[in-house]
Amino acid sequence: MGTHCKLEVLIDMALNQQWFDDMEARIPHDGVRTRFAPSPTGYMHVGNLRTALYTYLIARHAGGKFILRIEDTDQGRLVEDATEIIYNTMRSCGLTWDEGPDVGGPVGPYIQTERRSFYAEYAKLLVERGHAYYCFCDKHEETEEEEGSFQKEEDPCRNLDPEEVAARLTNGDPYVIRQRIPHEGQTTFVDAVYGAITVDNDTLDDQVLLKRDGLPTYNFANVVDDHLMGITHVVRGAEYLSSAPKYNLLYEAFGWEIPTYVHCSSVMITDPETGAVRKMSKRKGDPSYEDLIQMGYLSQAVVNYVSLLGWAPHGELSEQEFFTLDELVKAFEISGISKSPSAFDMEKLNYFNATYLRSMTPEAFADVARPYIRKAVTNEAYDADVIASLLQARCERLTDIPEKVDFFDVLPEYGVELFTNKKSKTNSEVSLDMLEKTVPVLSALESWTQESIHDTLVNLAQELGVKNATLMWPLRISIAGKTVTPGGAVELCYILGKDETLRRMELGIQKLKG
RNA sequence: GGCCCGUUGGUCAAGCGGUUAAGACACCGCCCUUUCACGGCGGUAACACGGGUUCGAGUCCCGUACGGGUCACCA
Repeated sequence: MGTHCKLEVLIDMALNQQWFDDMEARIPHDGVRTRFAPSPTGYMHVGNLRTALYTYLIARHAGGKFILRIEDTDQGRLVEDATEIIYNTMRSCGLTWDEGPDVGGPVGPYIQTERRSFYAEYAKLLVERGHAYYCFCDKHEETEEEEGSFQKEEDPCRNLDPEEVAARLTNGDPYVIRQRIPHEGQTTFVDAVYGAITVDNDTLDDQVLLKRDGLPTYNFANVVDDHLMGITHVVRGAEYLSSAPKYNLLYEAFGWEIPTYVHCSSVMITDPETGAVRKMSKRKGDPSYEDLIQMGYLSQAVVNYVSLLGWAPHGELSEQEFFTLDELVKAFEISGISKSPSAFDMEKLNYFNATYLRSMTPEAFADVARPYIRKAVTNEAYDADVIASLLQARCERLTDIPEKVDFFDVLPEYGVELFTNKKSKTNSEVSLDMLEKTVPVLSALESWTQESIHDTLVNLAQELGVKNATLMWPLRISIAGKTVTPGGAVELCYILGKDETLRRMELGIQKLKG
């Protein structure tokens, strides 16, 4: 033993110090840097999306950098293509990142498994300084959950003899590295949303920093990476609030500057079955971002709506609800983030979506609506663009479309009772009369435009001395076979064309006679 | 169970010691109208409870209740 070994240790330490210095030297100190750090588990929760959005907005509002980091340290939960889903979701929402696995950057790699060697170095550094220790205990067996059985137990390895540690290490015994949390005193951390929170250190457990597989835990990887990547604002869900003091202890142990914490409350949902309010969860069947898009919601509408779940602008802007991404960037303030959880309300999302749909140009709307129209209206003779113009003010989601226009292709079976409508002052008798009087007039009509059809019908109603509705109602029922249609009789006649209109009217007449 | 956090109408929320307590969704009514929508106008509806502090409290403090989070070699 003796000198030789000692020398190697010295050389080793010297090298390490250089390495640590190099890592420090890479860290940018040029303003706000935030990061979104999802773990690739397969889909984007609404809560995740909101966290990503806020993180992005904080960076952009300050003219800073937004970084994407993939936290894949849980090898058991990896889902294939999950990273792609994250990329796609972020892109379709307009959340562009400046640094990340695909675009690189000054403090890469941006995937945690590719940084695995870093964590071990930093964990050992902490051991050296006495803020962490090796633990050789067996993995804790999964114990039966007992009510009130939560008890803090001290890890026996916490005070292991250094010689024994060295021996077991050389022996190749498997180990984890745990954070040594002081038993005494208190730790205070400050959150930009929740304010100062103080806890007694003896309520904190010695966290595992480095797992048996050599990969770091979330707690540790986060602290190391956030520091090494120069993150100034740590934005994350409020479920991490209670572990935040441990992070502070870690930062202090390293002697690193503590970033600004921004914890965001959970996104809740009212369970459709039990009526209970709970955290939104894909596993309980609540929609993820992808699901919402599938359901016919526009990405901008989702982003806009989600931005307001737990955040509101100050002052004059507090009455504004519709924001483009750029407007959000301008308006977003951390001080506007709410502490209390908010409930995701599908009704209000519907309203946002409907408003976005209506605000599109007719052409743009026709483009997105066309595929949905063609799902129900396969007859190319019926102009999808004209149908779209009827739909724009009448749907909340694109998926609402097919059932609204199915009657164009095939006239539904319907009963004569549909001809009776109090407000329009119609019944079977009146309807038959109206239809019989309308057929010859429309037959005689040469130019088949909305205007000509409209004028003809209005004139006829006037001649007959009846309300427009009295004439229009039976006509519309006969050609659509349902009481509620997008657009009125005039529009529907126009789209169906003269022949089909007259054919359907005759059918209606037969039905009323029969 | 311990620790931490939260609580303004059914929902999202403004408010930051003095307001007739905004606004939006949903709901209801009226108008517009060839059905339904859209649009316009109006309406119902809230500071969880109890103590303080203060001339004055939704706003500050302390309890209670109720919700939520956390207590993994998961994030």
